[in-house]
Amino acid sequence: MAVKQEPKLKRAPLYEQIANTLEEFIINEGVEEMRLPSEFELAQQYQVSRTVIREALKILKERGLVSMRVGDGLYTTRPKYALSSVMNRIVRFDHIDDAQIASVRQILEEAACLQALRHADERDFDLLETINQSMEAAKEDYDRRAALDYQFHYTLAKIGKNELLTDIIESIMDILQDYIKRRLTSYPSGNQQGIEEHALIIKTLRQRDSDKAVSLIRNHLKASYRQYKKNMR
Amino acid sequence: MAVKQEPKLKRAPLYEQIANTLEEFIINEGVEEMRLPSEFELAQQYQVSRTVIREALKILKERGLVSMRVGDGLYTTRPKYALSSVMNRIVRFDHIDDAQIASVRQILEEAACLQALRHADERDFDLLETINQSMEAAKEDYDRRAALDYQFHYTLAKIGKNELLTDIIESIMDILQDYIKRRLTSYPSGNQQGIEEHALIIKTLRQRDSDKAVSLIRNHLKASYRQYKKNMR
DNA sequence: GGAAATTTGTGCGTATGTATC
DNA sequence: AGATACATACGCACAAATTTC
Repeated sequence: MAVKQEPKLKRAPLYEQIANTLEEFIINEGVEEMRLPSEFELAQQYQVSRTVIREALKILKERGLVSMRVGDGLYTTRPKYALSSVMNRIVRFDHIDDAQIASVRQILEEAACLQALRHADERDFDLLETINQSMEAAKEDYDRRAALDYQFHYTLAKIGKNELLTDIIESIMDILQDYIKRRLTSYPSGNQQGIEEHALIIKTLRQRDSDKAVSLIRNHLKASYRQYKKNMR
Repeated sequence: MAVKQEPKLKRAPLYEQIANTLEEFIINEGVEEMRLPSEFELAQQYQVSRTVIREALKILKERGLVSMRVGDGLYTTRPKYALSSVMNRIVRFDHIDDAQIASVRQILEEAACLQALRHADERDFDLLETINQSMEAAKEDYDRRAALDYQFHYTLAKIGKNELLTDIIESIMDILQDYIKRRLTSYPSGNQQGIEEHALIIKTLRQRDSDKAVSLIRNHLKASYRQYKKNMR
């Protein structure tokens, strides 16, 4: 009977097909904050119900490709920011400890330091200097100081001109910070030492002494990690 | 003029709240392939409609925490596998080229090699040897050879006992492979050289010569990357 | 500043596919 | 092997929030 014999090609659910189609479109556009058609229009366009569109959009939201605002509409976003949350989940699900995270950070930042030296000009060093001086000025404000410290390391990574490496470093800093914040019992006291280490790193970079710079980065990260470790429960 | 002044505490949509609540539950359980209550039951349990539950589940699916099978039910999964797809999206959205990916891979594998030497015993080296010999035996079968090559590098990383590092390396290998496959015009011819390089790496590891091992890894990765590069459009 | 139009959020009903007895 | 129960997939209607004129 029935030689119909469908090839048993179980097609993916509609919401997944739509999600992938929309993903292709968004990635090919490659623009963030671009307005997309409303759910209703997308439903008409792809000849499916709004429910299907909505489930597809939830997927894309989690892929870091769209965001939706009630009463406003749909906008594309850069998937870059999804990286740290994915890593965070892995760390928590598999109970990966902070020592491993710190170790990965050290590996990446040492490498970034080397690459930075291959691309840096004096203006890059000036920028690092400026950030570090702001940090000095913000000694009293813990949150601002932390943000500037983040910016220092992010900027150094960025000088290396490897965007993927920079993104990964950023996400590692994020999850390490999350990990630390979840366990911090008190804020570490004003860290003059860290600022001085930054200054020495900049000076060494200007001298183009890569071995010493890498070594300084390593020790700086180890020291600042120990500093936080002391304030954990 | 309305001193109401609501704290502007826009609560998140239900589907997001539910997604986060379920995520907490799943991560705290920390078990994969665990069966979850059906959509209907979850809807009752949290006193929301099934629509909300479904959208939350689409989010969790994309977070790599659940999978659903029609007619069967919901099961938890490990979020590990979400990493490479996120990176893939970043690479495509920001047009990050293969040279940068290969560079990150090199950084990570060199570091993993060093960490491997700190933890390895003879049985670990034997395992690498076994994999490499299988590769030798599968010279004719391109797909199998590629899979074994992947396994060689994955195993080496795993010996280092840094789970996060291993996961990142794996995801980088994945996206590099995707990138390559998308652009490969023909399969590279049987790569005897790669197998010999593996063998030499193992030998050097057994001698605990870390500097030389790292250097060999570096050259091996550079060579195999060049090999693929030749076959790209 | 307020009402209308637009957009996303939520609830419920039906269709369809899968496992199980 | 067929029937049944149960699971997810899909569609429509209404509510809530925001923008716009």
